Parts: sequence; C-alpha cells; structure tokens
Amino acid sequence: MTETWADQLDVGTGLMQLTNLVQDIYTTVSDRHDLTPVQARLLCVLLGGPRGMAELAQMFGVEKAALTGLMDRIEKRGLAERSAVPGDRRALQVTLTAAGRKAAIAFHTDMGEALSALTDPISAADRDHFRSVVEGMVSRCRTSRSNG
Amino acid sequence: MTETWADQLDVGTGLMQLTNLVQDIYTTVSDRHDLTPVQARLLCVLLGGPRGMAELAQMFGVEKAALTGLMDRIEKRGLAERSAVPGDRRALQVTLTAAGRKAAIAFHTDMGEALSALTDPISAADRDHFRSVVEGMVSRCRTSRSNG
DNA sequence: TATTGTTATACTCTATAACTATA
DNA sequence: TATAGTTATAGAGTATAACAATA
Repeated sequence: MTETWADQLDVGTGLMQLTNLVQDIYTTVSDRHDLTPVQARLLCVLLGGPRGMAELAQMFGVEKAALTGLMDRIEKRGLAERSAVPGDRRALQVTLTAAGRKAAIAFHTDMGEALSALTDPISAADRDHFRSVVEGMVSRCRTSRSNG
Repeated sequence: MTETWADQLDVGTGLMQLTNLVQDIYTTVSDRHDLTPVQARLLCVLLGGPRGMAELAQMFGVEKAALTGLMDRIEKRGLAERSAVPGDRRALQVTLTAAGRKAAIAFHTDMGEALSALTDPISAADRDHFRSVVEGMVSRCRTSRSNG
C-alpha cells in the first residue's frame, strides 16, 4: 500500500536491467580504449599473470580454436604474446607485453571509475548491504557449479 | 574488524562478477532454446508488441543494417516477420509469428526460473532491499543518459 | 591414448558505405 | 533533404572437425 509499490518490478527484471546496464558500460569503455569487450577481458585476466591457452579457453567458456583466433588478433596488435613453457613442449604461455599491461591497467581504471559513477550515489550502508547480497549470489553460484 | 572484512571485494568487482554470472545464465538458457542471445532478446522485446526496424535498431544500439541481417535470420526461422505499415510506405513493422510468440514465452519463463534460482536463497528482506538499490541504479542511469 | 594447440570452414553479429524508395 | 530499409563488403567471435606434436 505504499506509494512505491506500484512501481516495483520483479527482482529478476531488475537483475536483467542491471546486467544490460553494466554490459553497455563495459562495451562503451572497451570502445574508448579501442578494444573489443572480449579483448578487454583477456587483457584484464592476464594482469593476474601468464596463462595457458587451454586455461584461458576454459575460463572464457570457449573452444581452444576460438582462443587461437583471439590471440592471433591480440598478438598482431602487440598487446600479448605466446611463449614456450619449459617442461611441456606442447603448451604455450600467454603474457602481456608492456603495451598490453599499460592498456589493461588503463582500461581497468576507466572501468572502475565508470562503475563508481553507478554506485557512488548509493549510501554507504545500502552499498555495503548490496555488496554482501551480490557476494552471496556469486559465491552460491560458484559452489553450485562445482558440485553439479 | 569483523571476520568478513578480509574477504570483502570492491563493489565494482562484485558488479562485474554478477554481470558475468547473469550473462552466462542468459547464454545458457538461450542455447537451451536454440537461440542466440540477441535473437532471444529480440523475441522478448517483440512480446511487448510490434516494432519498426529503426526503432529496434535504436533499442539494441546497433545500425539499421545489423537489424536487417538479424531479421533475415529470425524470419528464415519463422519466428517473426516484416509487414507493411499503413500510412508510411517506407516503414516495416516487425511482429512475432505464433511460433515466435511460443518460443519467446518459453524462453522468458525459463530465464525467469533461472534467475529465481539465483535470488530465491536470499531472505525476503534482503531481496527487497537489493531490488530497491538495483532500481535506483537503473533509474538514475536512465535519467543521466537522457539529460546528457 | 590423452592433451595442447593450430588450421580449415561456416555461421552469427556488427560496422561502414552506397543505394532505393518514400516523406 | 531527411528518413526507412536493403545490399555489399569486411572483420570479430564462435563452433566443429580434422590435424600435428608432445605427454
């Protein structure tokens, strides 16, 4: 019976709208850095250290062949490179170049600021509550995926 | 100084994780219905009624030419169709076919259930609080985009 | 045999530019 | 001139299948 009741949307609908919003921001920021969204994601992952091709394919939920193409393009642009892995002559290691690291950090910083514009207007208490609910969803989903 | 402090992530990071999570779910459900994510989105939009090609292009943030391709494929599959608009012989109206409506509803229902699995474990109070924070972010962003 | 990565092929999605037809 | 839509072309991202090299 409150005044806001009539405007209340389904939680799922809100979740979809929020996802589309963040997705739009992500695409816009990627564009600003002359990166595709997947390329930006790849660079950000590599900020955490070198990764194998198969490892990256699994993280991204794509086939190995897709990673080959992704890496061909990112390597042609001088942002990351493949190098041999000592101890396994089949495997390749993907590492950021200096330019790639710079691009990754610039993108990540910019993206952080863009998301801040979204969350800054929220009160500290609400924001903290929101964060904990989000963390709950994320962590529950992780366990449900690893357990079956 | 609480025990959870050490595990707390940045709100922005949580937002990205949540977005990736919902995105993964969306792709999985689309796949289950033999649709690409964009096709699923198109069908869902059309559940709200017929739309013009230019209108759809603007809603999706893509060029008109991209809509032409999208519609070519969805029409070839018999899920939607283009028809003339009385009063403007340049314009075309996009409508769901019976099969398209059925597919759209099935997808939407499935997606709703998948999102419920995400939000059901949250307490009613937390969920409501979460929903209102999300609505705040979405509505603030809408006004900031229309005002400049 | 299993795993790591590549190549070849095809499809979807997208942008740009040039075009037609109508307003 | 401006708007609605299409066609042509190109590139990114993806899947599948077949392959080579190594474990």
